[in-house]
Amino acid sequence: MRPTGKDVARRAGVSPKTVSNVLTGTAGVSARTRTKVEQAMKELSYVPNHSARSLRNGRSGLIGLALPDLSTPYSAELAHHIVDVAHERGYGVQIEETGQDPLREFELMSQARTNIIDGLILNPIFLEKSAVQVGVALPPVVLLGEVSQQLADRVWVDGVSAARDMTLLLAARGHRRIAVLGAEHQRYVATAHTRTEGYRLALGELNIPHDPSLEIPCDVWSPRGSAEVMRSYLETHELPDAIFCFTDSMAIGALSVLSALGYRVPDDVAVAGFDDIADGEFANPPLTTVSFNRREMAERTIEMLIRRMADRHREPETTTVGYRIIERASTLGAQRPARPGQ
Amino acid sequence: MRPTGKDVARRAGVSPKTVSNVLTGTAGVSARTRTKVEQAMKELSYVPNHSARSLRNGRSGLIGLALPDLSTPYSAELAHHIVDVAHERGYGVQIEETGQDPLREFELMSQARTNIIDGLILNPIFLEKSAVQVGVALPPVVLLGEVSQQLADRVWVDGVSAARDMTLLLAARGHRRIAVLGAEHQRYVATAHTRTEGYRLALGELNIPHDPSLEIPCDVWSPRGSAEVMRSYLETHELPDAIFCFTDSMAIGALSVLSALGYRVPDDVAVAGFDDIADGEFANPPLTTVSFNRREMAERTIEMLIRRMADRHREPETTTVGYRIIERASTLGAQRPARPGQ
DNA sequence: TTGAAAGCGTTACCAT
DNA sequence: ATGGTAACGCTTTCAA
Repeated sequence: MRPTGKDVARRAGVSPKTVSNVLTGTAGVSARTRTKVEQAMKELSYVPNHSARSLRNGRSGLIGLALPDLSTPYSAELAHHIVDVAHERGYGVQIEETGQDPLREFELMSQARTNIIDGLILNPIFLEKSAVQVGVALPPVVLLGEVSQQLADRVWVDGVSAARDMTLLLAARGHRRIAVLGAEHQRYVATAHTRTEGYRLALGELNIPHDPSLEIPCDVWSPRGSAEVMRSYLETHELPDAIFCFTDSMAIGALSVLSALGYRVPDDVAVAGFDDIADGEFANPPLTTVSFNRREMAERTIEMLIRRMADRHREPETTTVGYRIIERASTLGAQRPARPGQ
Repeated sequence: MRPTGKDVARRAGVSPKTVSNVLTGTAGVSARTRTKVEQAMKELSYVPNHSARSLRNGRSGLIGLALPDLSTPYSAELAHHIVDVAHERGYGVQIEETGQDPLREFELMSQARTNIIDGLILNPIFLEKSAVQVGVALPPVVLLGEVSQQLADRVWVDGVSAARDMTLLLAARGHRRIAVLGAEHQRYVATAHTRTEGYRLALGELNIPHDPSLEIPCDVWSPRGSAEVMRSYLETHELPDAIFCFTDSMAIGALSVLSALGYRVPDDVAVAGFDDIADGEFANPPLTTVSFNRREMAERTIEMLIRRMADRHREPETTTVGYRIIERASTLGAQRPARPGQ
């Protein structure tokens, strides 16, 4: 049987309350008593019972992290930093996956998990159906990503602005027929929406006529999903000058197909991504992308959640994490002049 | 204030015990009572208090998953499946990261986390210093990966055999000067040890003389770490016929450097990996690798852990997950004849 | 089938 | 500075 605080108290010749005081540091404890108690703890290799503690003070010390799919590099890198920062702040992290399931997002937002986790970090995919829209009482939650709502705290990268910048960059490299992969389509996906908006904004500024056939939708934002879409797209469409993929994962899939079909990047077509996942730098060719500091994002998120847990009635806030474009070989090196007459 | 079981009982006109019975299904409850109670629960949107439950029955319903680095594709994919299978079995997953830190591995193995988690899945990197070696009382734990010990349950892929097979395959493609990247070196790293062993085994069978300069150590098993090592290696060594990287991540780094230096894969040099991470298929060229079923690994692991949690005194077991080699373009296509005279 | 009471291990309140 | 007592919300005896 594992020793309890009572056992420690008995051995140290004090009351259970004193043991608790030593542990929590709430009330003052004399140096002698403290030493005695700590000695006893060590001898019994005492570990406080987490459940009892949680029950008593109403906090579990755990936060939930809900991501669409942990196995994607972007989510994995984010989770890595969230876990790290949370630990620094004394919190454990319980992982949840929402898949592509709006219902699951909703469940998590409902109070159901209360008392397992003290707060939730949620990276939703769908907006309309998402629980964020519903006027239910929220648990302490911070939303991650391009969700446009004002009901909950949020940390995001300005996808409109970043997509606009990337499009302008590709244009500056001489490209006119700039395609986007992952474009807005039927189902409302926040990330697709904002980035498509930024893309269109840039085209407008550049006076490049809008060509719907260059907005390529992609249901599954993975290398495989992207590869399938690109392969069939290229069977029926002319090769664009540049392909701006809304995630690096999609860009990697696109690079794979382009290479398999014998196209050279960036000579025949430029490719850019978004997210700056670790593998992008080691793609072949290395990938131009929108980069932002994942660690900073994690820190801001955890800090915001801790503030929210402390006061559930604060006004919702939005934190914007900065970005910068990193240009690598996938758009560089074969700078073609702007085609005359277009 | 959140409603308790007592509140539900009052509203339904029954005792708290009956509410508990409805919830757990331990004792029989008449259909009418059950309906009444469930109605009351719904009206109050009652959610059982997890801490109280854990305190009472001594189980938290959480298992810990400790990985070296969640942001690597291999770990991320594994975590994805573990989380998924654990949920199916009714468990939540708390993530821990051990970094490259043997001490952290030890801490986790100590009883410290008891009562937060019911059991632990640990993917250790170091063997000698790892807590597994110490004769301390273990929490319910399943070790993941190529750790050679008999003190705890374990799920692994036979790295010796797989590395041997891959080496034989490369030889069958006509390669003689087969290098390995990630070779055993100074610090004892279990995965490096077993795979190097399999490699040497194959060379022995093939009567290929052992050339230490073809065993390339690599401290950081990431694309970046591998790229750095390969770059400096190639400055002072002749290009091998084939490079067998002990992980796909390292292979991706190697491909990147080889391509940057103007070498063609597989024409100038064949490259193979290990793990079959998702991006390997979309690498340029697609990567030959050792594949194994991650989902199956997760299932075996969770099942083993559940058994261990049920009976802490069972004899430790080892489960071996099968593998198969998937040959893709990085070793295929430019099949050179065995060089005469070697 | 249901109810009453006890107790899981901890901490808060109130004394001393 | 320290100790006693009660309470957190649940489940498990034991009785009815």
